[in-house]
Amino acid sequence: MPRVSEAEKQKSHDRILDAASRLLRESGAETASVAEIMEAAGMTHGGFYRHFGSKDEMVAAAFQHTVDGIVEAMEAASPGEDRDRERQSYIETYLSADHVDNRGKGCPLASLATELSRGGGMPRHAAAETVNRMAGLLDPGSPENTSQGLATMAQLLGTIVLARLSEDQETASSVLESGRTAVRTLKGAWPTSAS
Amino acid sequence: MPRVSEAEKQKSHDRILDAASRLLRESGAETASVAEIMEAAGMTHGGFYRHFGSKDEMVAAAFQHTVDGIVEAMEAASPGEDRDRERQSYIETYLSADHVDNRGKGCPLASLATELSRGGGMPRHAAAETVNRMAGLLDPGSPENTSQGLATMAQLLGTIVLARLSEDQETASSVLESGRTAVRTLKGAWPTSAS
DNA sequence: TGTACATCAGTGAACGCGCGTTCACTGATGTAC
DNA sequence: TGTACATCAGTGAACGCGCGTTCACTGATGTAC
Repeated sequence: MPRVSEAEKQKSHDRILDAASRLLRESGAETASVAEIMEAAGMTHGGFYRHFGSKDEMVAAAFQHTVDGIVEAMEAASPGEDRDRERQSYIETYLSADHVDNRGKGCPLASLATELSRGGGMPRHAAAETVNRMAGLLDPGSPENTSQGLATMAQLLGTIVLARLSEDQETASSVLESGRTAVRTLKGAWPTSAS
Repeated sequence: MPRVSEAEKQKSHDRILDAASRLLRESGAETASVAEIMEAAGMTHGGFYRHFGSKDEMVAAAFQHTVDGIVEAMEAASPGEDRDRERQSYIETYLSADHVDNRGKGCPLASLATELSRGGGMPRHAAAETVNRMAGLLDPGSPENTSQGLATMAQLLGTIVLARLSEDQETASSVLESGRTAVRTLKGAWPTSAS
């Protein structure tokens, strides 16, 4: 059957990234296998190395791909009221039962931060950069001091991680509700214009 | 050389749990291998199944062992001022650079929650129970409503996860500092005596 | 525009490796008398 | 208190398995003339 055109190769590449994006978040970077991801992308595992030099390289690329997709809307909104609205909407979606139930479509840091922080190289670096990027977007103040953004991100991530550990939906709801209260509280705790 | 006395077996058992407690937190439950843990406990891998029915069973037991050790001091303190002091001390230690650097001695939820929540069975159940237990200890109010305890735990856990992702110590310090401010803020946000 | 040929995306078998688990074996421990 | 014997904690080789990665191969694509 092969070879395939350049345009087809690009489509394959995107399908691999999309499949990886979902499966990495669902199963974790170590548990999700190259063969599993390639199958989900509609191919066999052998072709993988025409697209990536190693599994690690793909993990980093897929993580970045995921973050770019999520952050797009918020970065497109101009700072000010538009950005505030996007931020609020992001937080509401983040602290939802849907997010708890659907790891594969959710926050890549909530799924992968612990695992990636143990490793090194490209995946870890991509994750570390994402923290700074998200902190800036979540902080209403100047980009020089993102303390409130960092605190908000920690609260969001921690809340989802704990909610996903709940064994019944009622407990998960309590965890989410406590997260909502906390984020609201944090909002008022920092001065709007930093020194 | 074997067989060994009952007292020696108990010592072996404790050494396995201690080694597992550290290695699971350092490397993750999947990455830490049975052979590696047994070697750290001063034995070979073959004897493992005289102590545990499966790796999963040991993960759950080691997790519980770790939690019991951590929670001991706080549960020993009688509710009231003693408990408040213990809680404050726990939070300060939690949000320290030492905790960021030493996964092997740190919070087992910060190291393992994401991974254990993906699985099922005993390890997941042990982790889920720990959330309730810790929320009760971290909440200054009645045990019926641990909303503030849950929010505090999410803040603590999220802060450590993000700090461990930092690639330099300066960023890690900023993350920890934002976490301290956030936890202080949360403390004042809930009414002291619940309805 | 047509032809000859090099390229290379994707296939599927094969590789070495480490994993969790099993098992025959050893010999000190614990027990029955 | 001694003796004979069953038990079983720990050893180390072996198991089947899935992993990431490699490789010979195929044949449509892209290029040179």
